[in-house]
Amino acid sequence: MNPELEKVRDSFIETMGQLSMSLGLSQVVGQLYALLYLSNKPLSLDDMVEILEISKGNASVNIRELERWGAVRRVWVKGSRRDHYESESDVLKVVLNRLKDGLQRRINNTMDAIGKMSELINEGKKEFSATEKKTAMIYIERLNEIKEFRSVIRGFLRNVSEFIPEKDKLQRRS
Amino acid sequence: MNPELEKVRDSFIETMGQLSMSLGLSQVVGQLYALLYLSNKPLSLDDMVEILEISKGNASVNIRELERWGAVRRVWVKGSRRDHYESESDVLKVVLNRLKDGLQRRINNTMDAIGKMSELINEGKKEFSATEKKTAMIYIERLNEIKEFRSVIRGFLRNVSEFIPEKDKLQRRS
DNA sequence: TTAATTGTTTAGAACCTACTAAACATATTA
DNA sequence: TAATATGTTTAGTAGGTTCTAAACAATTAA
Repeated sequence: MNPELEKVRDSFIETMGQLSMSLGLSQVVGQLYALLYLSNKPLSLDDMVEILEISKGNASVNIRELERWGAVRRVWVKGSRRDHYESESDVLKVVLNRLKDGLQRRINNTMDAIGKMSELINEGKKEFSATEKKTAMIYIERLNEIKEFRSVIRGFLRNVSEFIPEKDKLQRRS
Repeated sequence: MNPELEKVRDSFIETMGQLSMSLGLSQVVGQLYALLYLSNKPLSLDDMVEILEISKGNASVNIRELERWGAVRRVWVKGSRRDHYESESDVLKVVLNRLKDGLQRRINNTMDAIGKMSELINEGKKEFSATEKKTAMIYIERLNEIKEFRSVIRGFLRNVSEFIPEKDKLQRRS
């Protein structure tokens, strides 16, 4: 392969690896995707292992991760016994959905915990001394403030949903 | 302190620490903020060190982090030589701005890299063989697809900006 | 000026994550 | 059936991050 083109390809792989990392995913996930994204034909695990110079196990685990959330598709290649993969075209959608779901889950966890704490305070209330009651009041106030965020966040998530582009607006692949 | 209330406080601190971590920040950052958020008076470093049972160095570094991005404010407490801190009320705004800026920076980095790659291909073009030209074509096509995302992302970020609530809509502190 | 108080920096320890190499499981061919 | 090809799982390791303890710096008090 032409060394100039190889340099470009490797830069792209590097850039996408970094982007992946900065989004809280592993570097290799981004690199694998980048590789498939640039390729005009499906690649096997061994192809990827060779180009990225990583272990087979590493590639295996990370390609399954990509597959699991629909960024990559396993395809059959005539005459080969190996699994081959190609990139899915609407990654943006997939990525945003992932971010959204993640945020949603985190918020839900947080809100559940907050709810439990409110209950706990209300249960203990009766036996509180005057000072303790004052503290409890403040806690309840703060917890309620957080609860109010829930609707705000909900609005935000709706916003994100609306933003996620339709598949057919981003056509790909010759 | 009442053990029930202490339990609630510690749950809150734990929850916020986890939320912080899941947003890519350090656990202690979230815990420190949570502590100040619940407190009805400013706290000193040593107060926080004692409650969270962490080292002074750790607290120092992380409280400065919080201060640096405006989630926490250093306040003067009469008769004490120590620095005291209290939580800023519009954290949601601060957090969303941070997320936005972070995304923006990442996208810019990515786009810069993509631009450089396009140039590199165009420079080398002349001496490419037929096969290499075909590969180069594909690369250029893919890079352009990515470039198109820029405007989409820009739209999204505008969306986020609009979403960020005004300070006075979320009043706090008695 | 010395001693005490307080916040910051740093060297090393503890911890966690992601990787490799090798063993393993499964399917295919001979 | 044995031999080969392929993907997955796992034990151990390497590298990076974050923490602590202690040294340090700077300020205040005696």
